[in-house]
Amino acid sequence: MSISTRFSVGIHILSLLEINKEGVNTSDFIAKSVNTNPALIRKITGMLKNAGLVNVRPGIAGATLAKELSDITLLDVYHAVNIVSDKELFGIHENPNPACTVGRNIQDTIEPIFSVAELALEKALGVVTIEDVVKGILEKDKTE
Amino acid sequence: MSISTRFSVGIHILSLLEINKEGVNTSDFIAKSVNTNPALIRKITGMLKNAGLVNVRPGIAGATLAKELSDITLLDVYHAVNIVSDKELFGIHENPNPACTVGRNIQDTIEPIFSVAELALEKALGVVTIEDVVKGILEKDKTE
DNA sequence: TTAACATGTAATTCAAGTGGTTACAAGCTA
DNA sequence: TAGCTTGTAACCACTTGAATTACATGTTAA
Repeated sequence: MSISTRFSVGIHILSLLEINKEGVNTSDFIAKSVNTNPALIRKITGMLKNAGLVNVRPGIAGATLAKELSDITLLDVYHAVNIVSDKELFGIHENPNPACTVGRNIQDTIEPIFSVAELALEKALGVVTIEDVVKGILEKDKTE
Repeated sequence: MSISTRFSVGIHILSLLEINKEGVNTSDFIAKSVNTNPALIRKITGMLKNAGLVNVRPGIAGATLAKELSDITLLDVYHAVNIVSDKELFGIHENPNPACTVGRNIQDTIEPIFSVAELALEKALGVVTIEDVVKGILEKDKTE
């Protein structure tokens, strides 16, 4: 299966907070832009808050960015909204047969390989910031 | 969620075919090493067959490698057992609001970014072969 | 020509994750 | 206090994964 759309929605939210920073970004307003419902937005916004990426408080309308645009990488967002912890991108079959040479050593052999691949993915996400995304959005909007 | 364990099981199967190449690798035998059931092994073996990685025929006991060990990369296995096609590692939220600057451009903006990340992952898998894995398994087995 | 065994595959079950939705408690402000 | 907000919990429908069962099909050897 794919990586949850929470990731792309999280990026959407952060970009919107910047582009609409003059306005009040309630969960209802954000939900209309994303085209989903406010409860889901509040859930994801809560995750972004836990990661220190946004400011949002009960009763007070609107979320705001908690860090500089250029200080938020997609990797930050990825970690913020991904419930699964690190080193779990690849599912490894459990309990192979220890009586078999392959079964006995397969896990220890492929885990570091999977780690390298996962780190390559994360590195690629780590070099892109929300600022880059916002620039991309504004750039595309101009040329259309 | 994670990438299916079919991937690690596929690697397991191919490694076993090499290490036990003197024996007859029936789905039942392989299932015992992986610690699952023969039907699942046959399903995955079928995928590996469709990708041209193994030889296996109805009625004839045992699967064999269809290519040189060093000619099979983990990326080949990844593609063989992954039902989802390329460019689908990251789920992108559908139908954002076209009346919003962000909604109108977010998809086109992040898709190429996701592609770069996905390609980084695939590149990391592409440089490791089953031969490397087999060597790793035998190496680890020696030192324990 | 069967009997025994292998693969191929469909169908079923169970569990887990995802996203959508409703509902409501708790907090804030005019 | 009224009316808004956020924070959550509780469902639901849907999809996928993996395990399992069952059986049709193919092969081989007695």
